Amino acid sequence: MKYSKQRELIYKKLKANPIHPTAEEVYLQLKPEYPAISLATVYRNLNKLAQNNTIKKIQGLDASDRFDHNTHEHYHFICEKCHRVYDVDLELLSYINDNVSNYNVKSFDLLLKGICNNCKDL
Amino acid sequence: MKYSKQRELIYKKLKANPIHPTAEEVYLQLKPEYPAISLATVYRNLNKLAQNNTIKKIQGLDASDRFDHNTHEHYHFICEKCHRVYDVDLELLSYINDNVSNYNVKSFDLLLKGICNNCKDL
DNA sequence: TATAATAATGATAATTGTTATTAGTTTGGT
DNA sequence: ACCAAACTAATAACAATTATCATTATTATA
Repeated sequence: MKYSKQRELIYKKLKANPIHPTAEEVYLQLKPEYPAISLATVYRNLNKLAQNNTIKKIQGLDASDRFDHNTHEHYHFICEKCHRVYDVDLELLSYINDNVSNYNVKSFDLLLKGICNNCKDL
Repeated sequence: MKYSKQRELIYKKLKANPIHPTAEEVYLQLKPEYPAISLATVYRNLNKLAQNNTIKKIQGLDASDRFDHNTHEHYHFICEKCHRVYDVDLELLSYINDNVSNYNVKSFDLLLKGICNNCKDL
């Protein structure tokens, strides 16, 4: 994989970002400091980094794919009101390995939904 | 919810179908015996039945939403080659309840990916 | 250092999956 | 039978993503 300034900026932006942004959110945040950047480039590079396991792609939480620089084992909770995404620390890998034997599981994800504490009293 | 012939047919088709079809697959299977049916009607009714908990909507496995008439606890494994979807029996509910305390989890899903036995030698 | 090969880019068109709209039809309670 | 509500088919609209393409940047090699 060749170096590109754009990819470096995209990755840095993601690392600085705890909100598990969508490609478009990364794009919009990058635009002010690098106005020439293209949305397609952001999509391309986030997906490429995810293939590399440099970052993680979160699919199925809501309509858009989201990205996470944190590749350690953890899962995500999305608030159905405010759509904020939170990290959930949970050990599932061994549980899945021990209990799913009849399939050759290469990857899996756990997606949690509900109402977050910020929203519960609104 | 008022009765409609179309919804009955859609539900019957899903019940007869172990492959966790997408809305479009249900539509295509229904078309020959009910040519007037519309794709939008299939979407509408599958979503409505899922809201009722009559069926279950599986999101995040691949690009399309899939539907499952089986509402008992189980999860899904998708083959990354043939895109077939398999049932995975697993008890996770109590594990999640016991281990995720800081979020008010209303629903969750576990999505598994890999290569199925049919495809592993191809 | 010049050059060639390759992989990246920005801009935008195209595609895909899904939902909304609309005008008209079916249903069930009175 | 009448009426309002819920339904329908068809299709337009929409949002998210990917593909295309001409150009530019990066890397390897002569």
